[in-house]
Amino acid sequence: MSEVRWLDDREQLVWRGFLSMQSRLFSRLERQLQRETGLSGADYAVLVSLSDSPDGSLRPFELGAEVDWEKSRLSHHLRRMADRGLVKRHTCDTDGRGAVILITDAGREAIEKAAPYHVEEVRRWFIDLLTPEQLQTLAQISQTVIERLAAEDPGP
Amino acid sequence: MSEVRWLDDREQLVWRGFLSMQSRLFSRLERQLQRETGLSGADYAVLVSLSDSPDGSLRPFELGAEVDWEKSRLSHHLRRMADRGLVKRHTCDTDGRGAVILITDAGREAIEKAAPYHVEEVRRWFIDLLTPEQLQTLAQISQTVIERLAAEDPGP
DNA sequence: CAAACCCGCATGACACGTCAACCATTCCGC
DNA sequence: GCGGAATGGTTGACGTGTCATGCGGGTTTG
Repeated sequence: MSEVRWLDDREQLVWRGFLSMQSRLFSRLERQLQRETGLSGADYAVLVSLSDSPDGSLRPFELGAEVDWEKSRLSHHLRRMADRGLVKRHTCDTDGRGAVILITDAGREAIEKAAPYHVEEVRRWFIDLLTPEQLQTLAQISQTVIERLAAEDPGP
Repeated sequence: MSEVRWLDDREQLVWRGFLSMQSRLFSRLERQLQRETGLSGADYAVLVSLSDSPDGSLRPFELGAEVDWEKSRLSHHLRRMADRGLVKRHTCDTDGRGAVILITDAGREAIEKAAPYHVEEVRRWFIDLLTPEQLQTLAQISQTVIERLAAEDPGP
């Protein structure tokens, strides 16, 4: 076993700062979204995906691919959203195992009310604070990290 | 009410990429840390703060300031960590309301075993993938966002 | 066409985080 | 000093996320 390569001061600063920024930013956005619209970030992501779909419906595994959640998380969350009347489940005609998730009118109304508000918040606390160069760099960073994670993600 | 300033394509790309990177990265780190060391990221943060302290003990409100958690979250989490034998609670001599949290030998052992492993993972999936310029920019971004959040944080 | 395997999804148990309410102590103004 | 506010911390209820497991419908292979 080789020697541990601890983070040097500069790296620590970056990593801790990033951790702190990330946790504060998302807890802020999450809390405000919840308070003002009654939707969680998770609800929001699901409803965006569904309403982007032509007929407002998706198979759970398609939805899962878009939001990148574990299937059990998705299953639990969809049940709760169905209980709240934001989505509806149907059985799938073409696949006896599967289900189809359909956005309801209430779901559409919720996301259409929430979206403008949420975009404002994202601008206010993040996007509008950064220069085009910073945004560009952040996009590169994100892509690099995502590719690395995807590359060496052989699953369990 | 003014017109909504939706995100343009470039901004969408940045924001969605950042969201995706952030969620994938932390879920990866969290899961691996948990599997390999039995500690959650929350455990890790608490134990780092405690073991950084000269006498291995802190008041909960000091700990709360370091990890930036709500007090109820901290209270719940410290109870669970105490149940697992990672920390110990004492009553505070100098303040009848307060408590003192002390890291146990088991807690020290846990964090000392986890730290090298976790640092390797942070390097592997993040730090080592980025150029010094990218790290520099990310630090700037983090600081900008944190300052903005702190500035206009009127509390409840 | 049957056995074996895989896929899509649900479920139960449990850890976690938030909210709202609460209790006890200490601090502060008068 | 005393009444009230502020501080330090806990608790219970509830929504959420993960892990392990299960289950029935599909698909493939002999």
